[in-house]
Amino acid sequence: MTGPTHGDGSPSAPRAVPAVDPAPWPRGAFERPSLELAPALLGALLVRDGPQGRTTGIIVETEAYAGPEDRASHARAGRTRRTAAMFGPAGHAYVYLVYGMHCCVNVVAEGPDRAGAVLIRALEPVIGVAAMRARRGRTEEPTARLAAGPARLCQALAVDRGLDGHDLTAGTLLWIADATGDMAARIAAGGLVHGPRVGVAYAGDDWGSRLWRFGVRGHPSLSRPFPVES
DNA sequence: ATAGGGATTCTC
DNA sequence: AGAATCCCTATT
Repeated sequence: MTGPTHGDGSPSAPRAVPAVDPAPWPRGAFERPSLELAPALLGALLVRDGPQGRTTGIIVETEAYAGPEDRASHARAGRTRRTAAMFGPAGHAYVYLVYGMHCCVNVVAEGPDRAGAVLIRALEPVIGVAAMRARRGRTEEPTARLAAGPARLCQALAVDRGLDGHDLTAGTLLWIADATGDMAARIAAGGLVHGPRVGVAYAGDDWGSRLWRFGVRGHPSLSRPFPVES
């Protein structure tokens, strides 16, 4: 919290560079089909301002979910208490509890009455690595694996259901921003891979086999490998 | 009211 | 390979 020493403001004194918050993506960036938004989120920064300070990571893996017609989506049952955020405006968070113990976070896409969403499945930790490791409670865990999974990243960034429905365009608590040049370039250089969504076999052959999972090729923070490409 | 199961992760 | 663990949804 102590900034650079700058006693008198003389030209030779270290210049205090104001820390600029990463600008949140505007509403319009989310108002498109989840199948487009999912790959577009790769390389973007997920920013979390929590009680233990700021933690951020670069998104390296996502999955697209469509509306009620998508048998793999929670929206398949229509609008319920749990899924209300998905049926709301784009650019909000949909956070849910899975297996009675883990949270996962989605970015709501499309628009009202079009319940598209993108599940954030993995991040490359950038800021607040020590806080992430402390929240994870695994001191031996490699940095690249701290947020390598949809529930792991929620734990690392302290995202829970208190953020369900949060407006990601507000630039508070939780938002999406562009990564800085070298980070974005490194992600872009990796190239993009896609494969079947994880853990949705119950949706049947049609919806369960769609290649709606996207990732940065070969990235060490992927939740798990993608099937080999033919 | 109750049963069935899950967009996961960790340990054995 | 199996447990942990609770809330959601559908059914009785």
